[in-house]
This record gives sequence, C-alpha cells and structure tokens, in this order.
Amino acid sequence: MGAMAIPDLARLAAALADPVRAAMVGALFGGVALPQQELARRGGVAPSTASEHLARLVDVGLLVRTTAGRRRYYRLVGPEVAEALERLGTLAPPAPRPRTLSQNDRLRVMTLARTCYDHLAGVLGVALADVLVADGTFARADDAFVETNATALRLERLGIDVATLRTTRRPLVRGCLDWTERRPHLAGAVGAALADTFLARGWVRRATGHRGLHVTEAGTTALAREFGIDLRPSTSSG
Amino acid sequence: MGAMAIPDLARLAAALADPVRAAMVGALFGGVALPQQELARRGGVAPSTASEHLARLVDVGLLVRTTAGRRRYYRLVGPEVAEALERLGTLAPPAPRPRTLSQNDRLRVMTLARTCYDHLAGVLGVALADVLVADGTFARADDAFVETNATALRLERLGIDVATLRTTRRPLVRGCLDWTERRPHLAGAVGAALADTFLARGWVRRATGHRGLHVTEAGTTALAREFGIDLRPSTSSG
DNA sequence: ACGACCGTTCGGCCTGCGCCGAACGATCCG
DNA sequence: CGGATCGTTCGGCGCAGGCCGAACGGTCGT
Repeated sequence: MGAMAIPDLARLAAALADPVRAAMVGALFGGVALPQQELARRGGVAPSTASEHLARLVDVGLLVRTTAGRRRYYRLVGPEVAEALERLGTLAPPAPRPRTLSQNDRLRVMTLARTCYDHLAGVLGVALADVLVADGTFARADDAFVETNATALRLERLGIDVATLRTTRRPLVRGCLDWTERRPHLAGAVGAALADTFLARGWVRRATGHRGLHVTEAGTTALAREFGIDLRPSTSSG
Repeated sequence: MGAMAIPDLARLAAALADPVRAAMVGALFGGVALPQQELARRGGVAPSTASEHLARLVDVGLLVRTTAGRRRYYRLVGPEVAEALERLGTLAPPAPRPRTLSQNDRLRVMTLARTCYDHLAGVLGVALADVLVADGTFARADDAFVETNATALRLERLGIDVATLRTTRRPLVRGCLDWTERRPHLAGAVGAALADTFLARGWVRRATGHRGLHVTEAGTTALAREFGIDLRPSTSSG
C-alpha cells in the first residue's frame, strides 16, 4: 500500500520544504562551509531554531557538520547535492513573478553569473560552456560534456593542467543543468578549475551574502578577448 | 534577507514533502495518466483530501490534469519531472533500513526492473545501457549517452526505427541517473522505444499497483540471447 | 428526466512543527 | 579562573495544513 516509489522522497523533500532550510541550503550552494551563527542569520531565525533546522538537514544527509573550536561549520555533502537541486530548480517556474526592486537586482546578478557549488553557472556559465564546445575543447552529448583530443591542450592555455585534475576521484567534466538558462554548464573537476581560474585572475568577484558573482571590468575585456563572450543584456529581459 | 537562492525550491519541495503527495507522484512515475479516484486510493485518503493534494501538485507544475467525461486524469507534466526526481532519489539513502517482508519483495522487484516514466530502469535498465554501450550502439559521456554511427543500424535489428524517433521533438537519447544503481540508464525517445519493444515482445510485464516490471520466462532467455544479460542475483547484494 | 457516480469546495477538527527564550555545556580569552 | 561566545536541548506557544464528512455541480447510464 505504502507505495514507496522513490525511497524516502517525501522525507528528503520535507527537509527542503521549509523556506528557512531552503535558504540555508541555498547559502551553501557556493560549496563553502559556514558556521551555525551565519546560517541562522541568513535564515532569519534564532540560533536555537537554526540548530534544529541544521540538525534535520544533516540527518537527512544533505549537509555535513565539522567542528572547529567552539564553532560548527556546515557544508553541502558534495557537488551532487547542488547539481541535483539545481536540476530540480529547472522544473519549477516558467515565468517568475514580479519581485521587489532589491530582489530584482539580486536576481539579475544571479542569472548573469553565480556559482553552483564550486563551478560557474548562470548566463556566464552557459556561455562559457557553449564557447568551449564550439572551439572543440569539449564535445556535447545531450546535457553532458565529453573530452576530446583537444581538451588537454586547450585547457593548458588557460593554465589548467588536466593531468593534475585526473588525480582526483572526481569525474573530469560533468554537465549540470542550469536553473535559469535551462541548458547545461560545466561542472566536475574542470568546472571547479575554471571557476578557480576566473576568480584567481580577477575576472569575477564573489558577491557578499549570496552566491552571485560580479564580472569585473578586467573580466569583461578578458572574456571578450579570450572567449568572445559579451554579457551585456542586449537581447535579454528589459 | 529572503535569500531566494533556488527560485521557489521550498515551494516545490513542500509539494513533494507530504507522504500522500509523494505516493501520488510515485504512482504516476510510469508515465500513465490515472483518475483522481485511483490516486486517492493509492494515497489512502478520502476523495476530498486527494482533490486538495492533486490541486496543489498541479498548481506547482508537476502534474497536468485532463478531463475525460466525468473523470479527471492526472499525469506527470513530462519525462523531465520523473528524471529530476529520480536523480533526487539518488541523494538520499545509501543503506536502506530493514523492511517488512512484503515491502522487501516489492523492493526487490523494483530494484530489478521497473519503469521510470516511460523507459526501463533498475538493474535491467542499467545493464541494458551497459550492453548497448559495450557493443557500440551508443557511446557514454559521463552520465549521458551519445549517438554513434552504428546507432541506427543496431537499433533497427531490435525493430526500432531511429528516423521515426527523430520526428518527435524529444531528444533521441538521454541519460537518467538510476535511483537504485546510482548509474545512468537510457531515457529519451530511444529509452521509451526500448521499453515499448520489451513490453510488446512480452519480455517484461507490468506489475499491478506499482511501476515494477516482471521479467517473463521468455524475457529471461531473450535477454540472455540478445544481450547476454543475466539478471540472477549472483554477485549482487548479499 | 432521474439516479448513480465522479470530483470539487467548504467548514471544522486536530496534529505537526516552526518559533522563541531560558538554561546548560563547551570553548576560547584575558 | 571568570566572563564572553557559540551552540544545543527543553518547554511552551501558535499557526499552517492535512484530514474528514456534508453539500453541490457535472456527466453518464437508462
């Protein structure tokens, strides 16, 4: 009778169903670990309440807790969580409802460029993936990306050593379906390495308080020069 | 403050958070449309209650409702829903807790062979995908599958006409991460066509009441002959 | 046209759970 | 060692929402 269909889908969904918990998970999408206090602030609840929420998220297997001194840090259990949730996000809203101005501003930043766990997402992430497919660095297969015989060489020009990346257990490249663009961006070891590179070269800067990314002036010219990417909202929105 | 991270992830998750609603969605994973009455029965609630649940699932964009006479049929809005949810399921339980005997039986059938929306999943689905990759019908890319120049010819031997499948808007082949096996099986137009073929040839039969599939005797020999697949639980579990 | 059936809406009950403040343990600092 | 932080557990409050039965409209059968 119980129809267990997806094992404890309900249990997992219930853990994400609360706005406060969703906000906490969202805050951790950047892949960083945050202390309880900070997550309480992000969720807008008292520490005691936050403690309960976080315990539940750990219990259901979405977060892990590490203790450092008197602080307890929480982070996503791994990239798969962010990727599965990102994909879940593509199901929801075909047409976003109007929002307040400040929310709108943030939303614009988020759709333009943001991190998804540890790689680049948003318009920038998708555009970058498109370019790297167009120039043969990767081939596209459905919503995934495949290595080509040009991969190592091309990435080396960006200062990314594929051989090193292979030493990790992580898959070299993965596709991750973008919540805003509904098309895949680059995840996996290469995705993370690209994000690191962009940050290290000062092309993008982390926003404070959320996982949006600001494209710097240097970044704008570099993206145009290196990849022919122009992020100005010519055709998009209004 | 609100930190909307994933747009209304919380809203979507809340829709799935109730066991009754999760059971309803699970019942529709097979891709079929079921009348309200039947879904009420599956959920174990009164028709009035079911009506509220279903309205909510429609509202959040997971289900669509079609009216036929005095019946109202509900079905998943599309394969993406089943695939995203299937993937979500891979996050949850690394080690399933012990269950009652009848539940165990059903679970065994489900892990062995079942449908995911309209294609094959479970051990069978994953094994089939592996074989078709091994024999060059498809290439694998991460968790996705790619067409090769042998695809059309190989599938023709199974009575599947790729040219026809291309006429639909649907992608020819997709990877869908399997909840039990944590590895991809074949979805997309080809995935659906394979499931149709297996059913049409009597290799598998739909179980009643859930989306499990029974492999028939004819199916067992055919699978061994055509694909070298042996589903007996020799190496699996313990 | 009348009765049987399917489904939704409405009103009312009640549990679950999200919220907080208080109290307590644990860790760091001077 | 004492005070300040950080975090958890506990008790109690209040509301959202899941549940049902009753009533009603729409559709099919005869």
